Amino acid sequence: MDRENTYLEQLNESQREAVLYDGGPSLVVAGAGSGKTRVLTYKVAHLLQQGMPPYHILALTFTNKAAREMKNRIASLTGDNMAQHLWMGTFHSIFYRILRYEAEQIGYRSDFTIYDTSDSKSLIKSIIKEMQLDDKVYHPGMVQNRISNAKNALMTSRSYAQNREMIEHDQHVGIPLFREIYQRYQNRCFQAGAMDFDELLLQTNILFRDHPDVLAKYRDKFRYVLVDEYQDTNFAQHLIVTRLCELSRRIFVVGDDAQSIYSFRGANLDNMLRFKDQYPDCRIFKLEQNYRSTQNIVNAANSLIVNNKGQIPKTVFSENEPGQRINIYSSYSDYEEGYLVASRIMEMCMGENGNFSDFAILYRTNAQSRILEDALRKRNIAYKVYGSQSFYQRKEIKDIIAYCRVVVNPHDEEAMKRIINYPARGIGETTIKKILAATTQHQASIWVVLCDPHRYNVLLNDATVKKIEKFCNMIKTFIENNRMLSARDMAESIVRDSGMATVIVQDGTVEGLSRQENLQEFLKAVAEFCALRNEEGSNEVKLADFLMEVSLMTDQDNDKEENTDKVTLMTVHSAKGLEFNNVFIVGLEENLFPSQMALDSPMALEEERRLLYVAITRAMKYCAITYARSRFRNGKINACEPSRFLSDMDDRFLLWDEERANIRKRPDNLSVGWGAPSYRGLSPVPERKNPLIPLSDTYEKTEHKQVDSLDGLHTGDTVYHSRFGEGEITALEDIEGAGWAFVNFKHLGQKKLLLKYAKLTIVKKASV
DNA sequence: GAAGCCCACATTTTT
DNA sequence: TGTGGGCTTC
Repeated sequence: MDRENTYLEQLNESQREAVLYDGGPSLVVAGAGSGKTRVLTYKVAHLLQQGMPPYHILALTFTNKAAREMKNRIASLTGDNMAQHLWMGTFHSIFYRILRYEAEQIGYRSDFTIYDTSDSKSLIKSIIKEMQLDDKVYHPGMVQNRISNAKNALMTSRSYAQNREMIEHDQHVGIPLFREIYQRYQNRCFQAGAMDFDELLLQTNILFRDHPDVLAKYRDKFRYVLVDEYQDTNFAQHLIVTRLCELSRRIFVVGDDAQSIYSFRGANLDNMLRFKDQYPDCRIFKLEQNYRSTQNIVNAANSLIVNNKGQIPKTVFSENEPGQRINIYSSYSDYEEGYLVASRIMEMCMGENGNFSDFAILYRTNAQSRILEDALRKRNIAYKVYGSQSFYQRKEIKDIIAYCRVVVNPHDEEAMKRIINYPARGIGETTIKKILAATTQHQASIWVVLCDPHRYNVLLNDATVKKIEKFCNMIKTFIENNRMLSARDMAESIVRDSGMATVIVQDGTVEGLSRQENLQEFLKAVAEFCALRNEEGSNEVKLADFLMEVSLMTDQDNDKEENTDKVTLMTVHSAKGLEFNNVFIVGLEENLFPSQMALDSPMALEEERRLLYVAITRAMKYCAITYARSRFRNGKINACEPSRFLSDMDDRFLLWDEERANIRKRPDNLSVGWGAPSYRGLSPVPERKNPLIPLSDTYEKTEHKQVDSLDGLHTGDTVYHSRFGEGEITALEDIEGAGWAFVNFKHLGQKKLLLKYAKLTIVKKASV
């Protein structure tokens, strides 16, 4: 009891109300930084404290990481090991677990494996090819999206084919055969004993729809259902939750409509907006006090988001210190933007603000990271980029996982294709093609055909048949051994006996070495997984168990170097749910943020706006927003206009200029342009009111003349180029009457420039 | 069957 | 710019 009182004291009034309320469906509308996770955590802890057994509680999150963290927090609140037995995890991992158990009911085998996005894509590509369709018309990415949307809307390939509206639509937009592709895709997945991510949810719905007894069982099992990030659930997820709670009506969902940023993946904000129509007797709790950010940051974010329509009315406020206004910085190019951000971070770190790890740079697209990385590196600022290439996306990791998948489920076509000739064993493309053709023709899985090619009339020469036989025997041995061995031993055996180890060790290149390390890392992860499970009481941890875990993992889930002092670089999407003392949001330009793709749709535009809202509200103490006037994109320089979102925000919370003095004093910041825009959304291009040190101007005013020929230039002179910055001339040359300069740029190294176009200015003459 | 070359291409991505 | 896919070549 004491313990309970202590933790209830840690909540504010509305938080506590939400935690204590037990009268039916609850919706917690939680503004950014208002303690959403806290409420969820305490709610679960409270339920446990009230005597509800943990295995009756289902808590659904959006990431494995969120689930893990919440579990840990609950464990430390309740102080016992009850948290371990909670059903807490992502929709996908929870229902994967349930579907494996109930596989028979829906006609699958319990060893079915998961196709990740690239597996699906690759399958779709091969289907399009098989059907001899034009992949310009049937663009694989588009097809994949469309299948995903259909599944999210619970439309199976069969119901799709029977849906007149869909058929007519497809005919109208010139993809009449889409339904055939979907059908084949579905068959092939089924034959392979594989489900893609969306299929997991679809099949769960089918399971609950067609098997009332099973549904009843899980309704009884899950007496309390909690959902985090409800604004980002799709229809399939929504329906699963609805079904489970229909009788108990003990549903507790938490979300923030202003932070819905995944509609492009089928998330449907309506699930949340219509909660009160769905449950007329529900209670709605609003968490409006933001504990994370300064007043200025909260106010600025609010002034942005009011421009959106269709929200749940709420007033997010902060009682923290007022804080600084949001700095808006403009720069002349993306390059300078990076320089500016790096300089600011350096400057702030030199001051009292301390650690690099207190800083995050957020951008709209991953492609923006490179230039920022360069700038940070030049300043010797340690950084970490999230979300670029995840551990599990690396080739060698995908290879070893593919082996694991084949051992658990040899029918898994995509995994099989991946490894059948890796390491090379002379089973080439032609052979695989023939096998696959037989596969489709006889409606048999790839493994069935491989084991007996002759029976399926695959025409192969004797040598190939031998090779396939040998391969199959290897896999059969693995499968046999897998019955006895633990996941750990099995994984090691696969690496060793498949020949992967040999191939990778032989490769003496740098990449080879890193591959070796990654494989080691993987084996270590398997070992750790086994050890952990053993500690939790499982005596024999099998490969399938590990695979189940790993198939639904992303790189977000394994932060390693957590406590190192590094600046965080990530997309705004992946920053959701995180917080940093100091946040830089870069690239606030039309066509970038908001994205070009969003411009013709008001809905999409609102989502972009929410995205910026998310970005701003990550900041606790300090926030800066930058935009560039020109940006290098798709191989050329584009002129940019500042984002409309800048003019959405109330100027009272922004600081459009100033604070430049300290940076501008630095001698080496010549490549940084400090525009002081008078922009307030009216004029499309901000004018510089006070050109403090705009580059070109500086040089003109300080009597540095532009040079466009060899006259007056000497080796050793220091010159300035508007995009490349400062550099020293290493050589001059006259080629067929045109003057060329070889310049060693400070940041970019050697470049060869045609003087006529390069518009160099002399910064300093060589002192001879 | 692997390496090399050229061309087209280019959001966001908790699962 | 940089990457990935498809094609050609050895």
